Amino acid sequence: MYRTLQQAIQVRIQSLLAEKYGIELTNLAVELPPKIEFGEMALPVAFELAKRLKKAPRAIAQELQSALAEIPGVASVEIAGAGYLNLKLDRAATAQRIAADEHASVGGAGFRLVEHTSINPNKAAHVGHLRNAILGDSFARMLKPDEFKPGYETGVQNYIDNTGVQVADIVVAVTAVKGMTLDDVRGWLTELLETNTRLDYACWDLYAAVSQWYDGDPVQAAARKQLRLDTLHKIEAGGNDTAEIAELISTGVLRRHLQTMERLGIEYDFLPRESEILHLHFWETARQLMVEKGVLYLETEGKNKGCWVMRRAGVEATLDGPDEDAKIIIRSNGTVTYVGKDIAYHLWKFGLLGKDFGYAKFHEYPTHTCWISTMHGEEPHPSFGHANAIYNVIDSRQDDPQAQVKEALRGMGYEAEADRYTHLNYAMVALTPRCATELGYVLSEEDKARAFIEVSGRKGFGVKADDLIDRMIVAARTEVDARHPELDEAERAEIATAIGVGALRFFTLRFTRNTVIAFDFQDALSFDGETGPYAQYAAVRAANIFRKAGVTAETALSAVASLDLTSMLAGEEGTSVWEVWLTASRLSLVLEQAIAAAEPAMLARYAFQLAQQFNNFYHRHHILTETDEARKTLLLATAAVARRELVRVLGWLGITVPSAM
RNA sequence: GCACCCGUAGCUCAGCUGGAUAGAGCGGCAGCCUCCGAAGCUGUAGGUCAGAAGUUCGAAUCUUCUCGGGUGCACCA
Repeated sequence: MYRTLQQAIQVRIQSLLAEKYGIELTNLAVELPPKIEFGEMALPVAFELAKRLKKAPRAIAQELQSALAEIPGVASVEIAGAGYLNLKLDRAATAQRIAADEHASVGGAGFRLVEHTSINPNKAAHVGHLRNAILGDSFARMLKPDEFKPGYETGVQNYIDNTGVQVADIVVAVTAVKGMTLDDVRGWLTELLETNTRLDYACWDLYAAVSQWYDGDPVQAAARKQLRLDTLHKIEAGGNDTAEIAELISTGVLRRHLQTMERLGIEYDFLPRESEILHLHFWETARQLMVEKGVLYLETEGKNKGCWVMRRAGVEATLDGPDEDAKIIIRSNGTVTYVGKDIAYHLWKFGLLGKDFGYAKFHEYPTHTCWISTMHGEEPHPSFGHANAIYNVIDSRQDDPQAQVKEALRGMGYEAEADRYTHLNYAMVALTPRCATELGYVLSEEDKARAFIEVSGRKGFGVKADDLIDRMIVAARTEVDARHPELDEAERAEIATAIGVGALRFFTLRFTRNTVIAFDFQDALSFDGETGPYAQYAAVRAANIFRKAGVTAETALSAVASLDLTSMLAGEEGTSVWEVWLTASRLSLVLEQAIAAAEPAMLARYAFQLAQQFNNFYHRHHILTETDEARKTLLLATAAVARRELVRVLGWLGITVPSAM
């Protein structure tokens, strides 16, 4: 609703400026004043115009004042400070529109493809992967159509590098280190299933072990590295026992990853695999296109002689001599690099490759199917390679290769696609020295002094996702058991899960993307203050009021339509109620900003603010004992509005509100 | 060496595309459960926004430099 009024004011001011001064301002700030006494909207526009009009800001503000006061919904306009235009809204009318759920529409045309998680299927997921998946899942929820917004048609995919070196490493671990054959591996996997042992956990240790093994014997080092390479090539080629082992293990680990993520409410629509990108020859098609468009060329001299290269992103082309800084796409031995394959893959995403995967059903979620890429798929099937905009949730350490892929699109003339290519990057998750010590790692004095320590799959150093989720839920369960002994086992478990998952997701999302998270159990397991449970608790309290009052939130909201709210929202007392409405009304504005910035943290912050606002209100105004019927109706509606928007924001963050806490 | 990111209260972080007296949470101190659930609320202390110069009506925010921390820069994926 705030956004709706803001838009109306922007439109009015712009036409006013055009007719009065013949000026066009595209970026017109309408801000939230620092204090409610200044009103609900502040316009610094007079400062902006002062120089261009060669007039004092206050004089300009005075000229605009009266016209602004005529806008429906605006109660008064005051000039403050050196020339701020402060608007006060018609609280009663605005509240009634909010109660009726009038709000700006968020959404648009075009298919959006969000890619996240993308964990190498060779070991268990850890905290770093959780940040990726939670960010991506939350962002997809922000985009998708739901009861609040038309949104955008959105597909969620999880890219699986099932033919990479990391999978090769695990195959080496199983075959060379453990000496297993294909049949042994089959038996091993069956045994793990029957004993309910997590395959990804077993691989976690194997991966650390094989990393040690490569360098363990100086005499054997070269041979072992060669074995690794040979294994990789057999996996890429397919149709042999080694590839079959890779397929069995990587698919098994992938299924584990899906289970882990499903615990957090994270689901996927499609799992494109590297093996199909290879076998369907995406790259060969892309190479032809790149050569035709002139972005890929054969270097004939210099250090890259014999390679096919392209200009590096952000670097001007050299006029004479070889471009020594160029990015190698095809090596002199004719094989393609990772970036080359990634370019092919991204041409597919935008529907520019002229090829598609085969699709097969892989996993059934309660409400939809998750598909996986195959050579020859089932019919009918959905298709994902026709995106208008893409969002790649990938660690900031991949900034350069991502920029290179985007540069390739630009070089091929796909400017519009490059503009709608968002690398949704984020800083890594590390561990605090304290947390590392707690996990049993011995740190050097130098490491102890660091702010954080990087996790390492190769060293087997890190916090596994399932372990963390387990601990979060156990911690929540302890509290729930103490507070609600009267509830049955199943309900307590359900509540503890909602709280544990909510705490974890919120903890991950409250940091903005470019902040390095130094993970610590003590911080993550906190349920007080700026946390998920704090926001959930506010929503639960609001729900309790309706249960005890014997009315529904819906009737409370529709009842305010026939009330005269003017005096009840005025004065200091009224303002403390009105502030809840004002904060609630900013929902669509905040969502819009969070989508534009691709920053779910903005929603997490907002959820906390709204919960805080509600808790303040809850303590100050006693709803159930209110004797004035009209006032009671307003207070109930206030709780209803706060809860409604709280449930919505939390929903976009993938956090559910439990039945009790 | 080059590129990018970061430096804000004791700690962890916000600060919305330059706006009003820089805000939260945690921790500290002092309070609030015969009152809709205290996973809550109230009050209080705590800042040279790393440092310097510049741009302008106005800078934590933009530019340049310095210091400190991080990441990336393979004929790896």
